[in-house]
Amino acid sequence: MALIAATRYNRGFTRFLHSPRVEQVADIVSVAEARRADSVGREVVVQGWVRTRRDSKAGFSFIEVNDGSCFGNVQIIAEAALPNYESEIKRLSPGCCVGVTGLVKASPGKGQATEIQAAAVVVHGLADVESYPLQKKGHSFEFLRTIAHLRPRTNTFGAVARVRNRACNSIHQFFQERGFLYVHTPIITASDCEGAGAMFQVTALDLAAEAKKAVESEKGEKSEKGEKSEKGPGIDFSKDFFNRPAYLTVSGQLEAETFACALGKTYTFGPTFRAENSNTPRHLAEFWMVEPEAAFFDLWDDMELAEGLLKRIFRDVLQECPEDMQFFNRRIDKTVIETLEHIVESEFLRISYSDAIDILRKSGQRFEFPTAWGNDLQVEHERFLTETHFRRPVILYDYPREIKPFYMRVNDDGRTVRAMDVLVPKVGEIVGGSQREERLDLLEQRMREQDLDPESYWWYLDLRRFGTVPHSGFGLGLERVIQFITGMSNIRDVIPFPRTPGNAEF
RNA sequence: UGCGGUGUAGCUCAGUGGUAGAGCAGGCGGCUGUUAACCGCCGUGUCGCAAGUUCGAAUCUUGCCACCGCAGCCA
Repeated sequence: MALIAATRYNRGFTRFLHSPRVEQVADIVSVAEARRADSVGREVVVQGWVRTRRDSKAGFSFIEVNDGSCFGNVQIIAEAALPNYESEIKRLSPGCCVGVTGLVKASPGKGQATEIQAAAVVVHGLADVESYPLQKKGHSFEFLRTIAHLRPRTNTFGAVARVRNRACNSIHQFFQERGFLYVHTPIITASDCEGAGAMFQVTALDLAAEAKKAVESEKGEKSEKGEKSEKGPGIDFSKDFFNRPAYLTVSGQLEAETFACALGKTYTFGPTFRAENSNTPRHLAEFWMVEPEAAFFDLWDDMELAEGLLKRIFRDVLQECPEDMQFFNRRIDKTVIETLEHIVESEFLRISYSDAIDILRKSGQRFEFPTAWGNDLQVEHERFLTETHFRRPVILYDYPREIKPFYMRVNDDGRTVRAMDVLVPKVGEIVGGSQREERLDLLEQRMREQDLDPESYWWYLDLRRFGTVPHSGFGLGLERVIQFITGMSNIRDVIPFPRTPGNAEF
């Protein structure tokens, strides 16, 4: 293995072959591996990007290299005797890319277990120190958003990326271990009425040409009638790619239900799009959502599933990303580790919407919005419950039917539906779910209540028409989970390339 | 989208009617098994854009743009 690795490396970078000092076989290892004390004595190659360089006039330089494999850097000792010391090594600055061959030694300095005594340093790419935007100092997140292509090279964004990766891994493991089937629901949907907010329209039509046509025909009408026509000619979407208007999905739920009503336990995990003009630290136009949907699950099973999933993610991240979490706890939010540890060990509180209203009314707290039964809870109410009153995640359930979508199951009281929201401190709603209405007549009635045409949901209603089944599901916003874990206050900083109104540069 | 705030050097910010400032980054020198190294010296500008008030505007007024925060929509 070692031999293969070194050979491959040499073939890739011919300059190495000409270096007489690099004849010994070296393993290509990650910075994470090179930093481990048990690597002392190994001849290795590490490859990554320079974070900082410090020179000692005693005749050598310290170079800190990071490759994203872990939070920490590996310290390279580069002696002045290296052939490219003056020409290249002394020009290394943050952002430069290097490959280093050398011996891992125990570090005499504080702050790291090991360091690499360089036998050769190959410079793959310099980064001009005058024009490279990242400096050896803290940058504001606002500034880093303007250089989203470079921000993965910072401590914070590297840590976010690793935590996000770990969380996604946990999500799949959690469901797979419980026998849930991973279903890919469509990104493009032709149903013009999913009902979860404004949608992005998808078209293969040449809109510029359509607009021109529209203007011309309007002119024609004008000259004929001598006045502007009230109604433009519009666009004929029956001539569009799908022979009808199409959109980017706002939820995979309805499609996931079709698989749950055949295969039992399912989940989807993919991007979701909302064209809402939302400008907040917890909204994105493109975000990732996990949506389990399970047959024979009632609302209580659904809550248990959501709680179990969240706890599993938190536990795994604490265990598998300790360096990253310590960083977040030190520099971003001094309570994140304690909060997550506490949550993993405690039960999520479950209270009904009606009881929550009672608590809010009796709290003596002044709210901007009234807390009357039937009103939706405002952010200030949710924050009071999770941050002030209970100080932990709360699952609210049985909401008034008027404020929830048609597909939620109506309770026997007739005035509430089997909805549940998981609320967490700071981030707010992190999960929204429900037991679905499995009774055909009631579902149709609910559609009409909300001015939806049952005809256009014919395939969804077929699930109730043929072998209907009690079932439940929820949606979990991945970015909000990452926000909660890391303490990052803006959702734009927990997704690699945030899409928000007016922002899609990268 | 509504309300509020901010916009000054590469970055972070001070400057509230009278010639544009600091720290960091950068350059030069010194020191050092260093670790956001340290010490000394040096340079840095359409003061977001446009109009207006004024003898004079970074500073006051109006409009626009961008960003941030709060709220709504939600995950």
